Amino acid sequence: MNLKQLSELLDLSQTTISRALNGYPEVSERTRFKVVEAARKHGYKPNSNARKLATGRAGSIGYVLPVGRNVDLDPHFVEFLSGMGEHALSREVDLSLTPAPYEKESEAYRRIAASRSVDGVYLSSMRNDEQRIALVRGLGLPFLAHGRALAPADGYACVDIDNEGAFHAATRLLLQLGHKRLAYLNGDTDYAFAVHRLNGVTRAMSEYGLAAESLRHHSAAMNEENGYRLAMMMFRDSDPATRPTGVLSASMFTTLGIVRALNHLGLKMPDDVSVITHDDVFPFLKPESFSVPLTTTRSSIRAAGARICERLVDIITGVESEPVQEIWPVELIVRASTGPAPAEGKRAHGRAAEPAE
Amino acid sequence: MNLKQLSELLDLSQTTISRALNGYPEVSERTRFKVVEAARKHGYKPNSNARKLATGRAGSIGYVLPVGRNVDLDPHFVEFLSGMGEHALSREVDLSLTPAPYEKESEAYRRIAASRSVDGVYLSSMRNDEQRIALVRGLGLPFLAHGRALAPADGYACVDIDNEGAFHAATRLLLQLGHKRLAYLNGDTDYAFAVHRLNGVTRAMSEYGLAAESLRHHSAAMNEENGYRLAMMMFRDSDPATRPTGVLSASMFTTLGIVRALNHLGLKMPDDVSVITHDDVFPFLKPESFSVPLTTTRSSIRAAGARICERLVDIITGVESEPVQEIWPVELIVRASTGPAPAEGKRAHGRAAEPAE
DNA sequence: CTGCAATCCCAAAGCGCTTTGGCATGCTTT
DNA sequence: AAAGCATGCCAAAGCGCTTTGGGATTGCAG
Repeated sequence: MNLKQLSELLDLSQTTISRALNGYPEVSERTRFKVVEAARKHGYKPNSNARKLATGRAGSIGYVLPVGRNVDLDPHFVEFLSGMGEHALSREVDLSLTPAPYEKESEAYRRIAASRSVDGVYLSSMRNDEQRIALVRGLGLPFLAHGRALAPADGYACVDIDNEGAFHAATRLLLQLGHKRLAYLNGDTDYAFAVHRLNGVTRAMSEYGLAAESLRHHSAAMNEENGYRLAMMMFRDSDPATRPTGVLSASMFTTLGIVRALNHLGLKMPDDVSVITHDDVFPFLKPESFSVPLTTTRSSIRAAGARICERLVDIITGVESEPVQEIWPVELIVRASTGPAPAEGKRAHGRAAEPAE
Repeated sequence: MNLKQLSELLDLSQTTISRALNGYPEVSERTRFKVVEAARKHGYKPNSNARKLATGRAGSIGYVLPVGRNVDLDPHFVEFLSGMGEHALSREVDLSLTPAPYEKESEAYRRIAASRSVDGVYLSSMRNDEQRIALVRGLGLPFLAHGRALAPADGYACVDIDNEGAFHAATRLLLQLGHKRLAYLNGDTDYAFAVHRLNGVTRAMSEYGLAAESLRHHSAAMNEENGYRLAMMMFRDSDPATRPTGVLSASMFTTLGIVRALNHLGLKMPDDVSVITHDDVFPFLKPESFSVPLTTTRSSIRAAGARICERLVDIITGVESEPVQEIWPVELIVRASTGPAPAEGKRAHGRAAEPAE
């Protein structure tokens, strides 16, 4: 069933039907009712491609999906997507994913822009030397960034969490508890968020008179393996008097690995080591669900997804004209994985060194 | 830059340009070269909506994304998506996600079909009383199912793993190792995969002369919390002589919880309890990365995503005409979480009962 | 009874592409 | 030399919708 058929059926012009269905005032309520009824009854839905062509609006927002053998979409993405979806529903937009290998990313954006297949895009995983902002702006493609590039650039719209503030607060807590030797298992510092967080950590340290150099900082992909590997490296063979007593972790997956290493070495949270993790709020893995519930900095990535969808639609429709940088505060939630630093003289737990795997 | 402008620029008809760019044979190589060069130089890309309207092909495959406050997209989805994306790239199709609340799902399919916004859809999370197959078939929407409904229905195309075979093999292993008291922490048995798996378990049991009723079977969403809760329920207060010694787990997240419970109760894998888990192959959480590496049934959900994209495109383009049901075998990989059943008389580990949380 | 707004509806012109059905041109056949 | 045939290109007709710029019809004041 298409417009023409419906118009013949109702003996009305296509114009009138279109207007009736799209809520224009030029059509009487009686006619509108008839049209709406008939459309419903016959299951008429405007052909979306024809409509897109005629209006120039795509009714969908786009994302360039990085793919490739070595590219792991991170598990946060699905939660983020849930949030977007929730809001997309209420605004009646679809989400369009354009797969692209990392090295052909910019080509993908160009194609999206030239082919007008979406009304706008969101950018995520902002990198330090972020090229995409200039690119999509140059292409005239409305966009919203999830996260910020390092250099503030001239005002572009974004939603980000206060990564620096979060890790500043987390670090301060450890310092207040008397920890002096800190470690931070960070995410990949090619990404801006990881740099922001590191800044938060070092700022807090310097406020407490600790040299940034004393931080045991490791930057790596956030997964269980790296958490385990790096924690083993730090704690195996280590002198209880010099090893870190406070550990910051960039993600729950990293922490899964840290916890495994600590268990393996017989170290206890929080007696031997205090741990604070960033929690993006996954329904399938919660900080309370650790043998020792984790102290976390928390910010729902799902909520961010919803908000980003909302604002991106506003940007596309022109409701939001000035680019605003929206920074969300992050909660610090204290649970059982943090405690006072172990007294210096006290005997520490921990087994003897083991051979490497 | 649109077709008309480019045609004026080159002083060629729109027809010729369109043909040159789309690889039709009616245009000379010399002309084609000129056109391709000019298009590249001026960044001409056909407007995707116009093209879609003209060809009737959308160039994208669709998925109805379940959303809602209480709906958690499962973390498998992101891996699946990665796989799809990889293949979508090579076939130059986009992925279009249409969010819909669970109860308006069928409406979403209707809209997709009527508006012709995608060329085909894939269905996942097949339920026992699966309505969608009949629905999309009735709508004339090409589709491919990830998983099978319970009733085989008349031939529809699907890709599934041999859930029954996998859990049959896993169960058999436990039985061969002498385990007699088994438990299975299954996923939600509203879904067909969970039923298939359960069938595998009970079939193996009956082959070994064990009554299906003796299986401690629990059906629940696959996450850490449920794994912990159910494992605690089974092992706390339990008599070592009657509690299960072999546990099957439907997902790695469930197992995370089981392991926590076992640690909590001081039970050891595999001395006190053998555990076998299904592994969908997440890059961020691996069965080797458990304090006791897990024996698993393994099947990459990412590979399934790629394959589904491939076949769905084939179905859409008519390359695949007869619906085939493609069932993938599942590997059973033995690691350290399984071992012989504890001798009956032997003192078991395990602390005294603890109060509920 | 005329004139003038409203009110309600319509024909037709796009949107930017693909594709059908020819029409020249030059080259090989009888 | 006329006929036949590829070859290479084009004009124009859609695809199914939205939207512009009116055109009837009606109601009401003058």
